[in-house]
Amino acid sequence: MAYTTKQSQAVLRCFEQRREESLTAAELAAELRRSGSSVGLATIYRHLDKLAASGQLHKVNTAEGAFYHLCAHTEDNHRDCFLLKCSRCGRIRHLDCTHLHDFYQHLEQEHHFRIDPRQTLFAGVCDLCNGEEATHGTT
Amino acid sequence: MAYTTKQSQAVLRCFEQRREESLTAAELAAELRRSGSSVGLATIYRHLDKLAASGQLHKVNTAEGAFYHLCAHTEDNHRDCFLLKCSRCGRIRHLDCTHLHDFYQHLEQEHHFRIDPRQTLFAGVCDLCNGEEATHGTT
DNA sequence: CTCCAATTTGAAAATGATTATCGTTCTCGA
DNA sequence: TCGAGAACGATAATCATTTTCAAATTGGAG
Repeated sequence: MAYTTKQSQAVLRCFEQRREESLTAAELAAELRRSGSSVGLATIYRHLDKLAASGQLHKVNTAEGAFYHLCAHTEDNHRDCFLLKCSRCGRIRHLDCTHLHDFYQHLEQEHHFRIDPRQTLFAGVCDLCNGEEATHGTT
Repeated sequence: MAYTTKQSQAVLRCFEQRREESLTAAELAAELRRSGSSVGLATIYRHLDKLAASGQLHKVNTAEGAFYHLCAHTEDNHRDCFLLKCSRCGRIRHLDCTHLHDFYQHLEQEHHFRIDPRQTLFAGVCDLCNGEEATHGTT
């Protein structure tokens, strides 16, 4: 029913090579082109959605477009995994810690809001970009 | 230098009437049309950006477009204000509490990531949509 | 191995939010 | 009242994503 094609293999291979690193559809297209196995954008989007639907990839929607990445965490234990998005360089970083368990529980019990940690993005400025800012500030 | 026009007044008035409620540009356009003071979309975007730049409005970028709202919190004390976004109904809700101070401090000191609470959206399902879901699940 | 129906592909058009363009209109101080 | 600067709004442009549809590919049956 679901055919295996060289395009579908190329897409998945690309993610397996980079583990948790997040990619946009355009970046993936560029990467595939670079590696000689060019795939049309429409096809890329189709595979990304299929992989996300099957749970093999995580899709995170942002104002700058969607990011896709492999993630070992399942829906259940994903409360230990946070996504940090740098508004300066645009990159998404993964962070593991249990710091927010209490807060999420508080939100759910007191405010009846059930968090989806996989769609929650902490926005801010990452260490690298923070350092650059300091440099710029000097006369 | 900055002229006062009936359009700029209408836009700001719309937000003042709804306090912290978030609006998209399209919703604002519809609201203004309804109230008889129709304003072109281009002009609406111009005023929204101007108001956001001057700090009178907060602009939150999401995958579904930008939301704008009045918010009493300044950049400094905004760590006490959270934005919850329901992935079901799309609405953004404000929540005041100091629960995350520690986490933000941890992120900054241990992981050198400086959070911007005004751009951070906690995604999930709000109480109302949660209730509806329960109804749907029944045979 | 060949055939063929079902599936996949990709170029191009459609979509939706936002921004840029550019004459026209408005505002307000001289 | 005048006029320069500012604001307006219809329209075109942009950008990520989705849809369309004819052509190419896949894999099971014969």
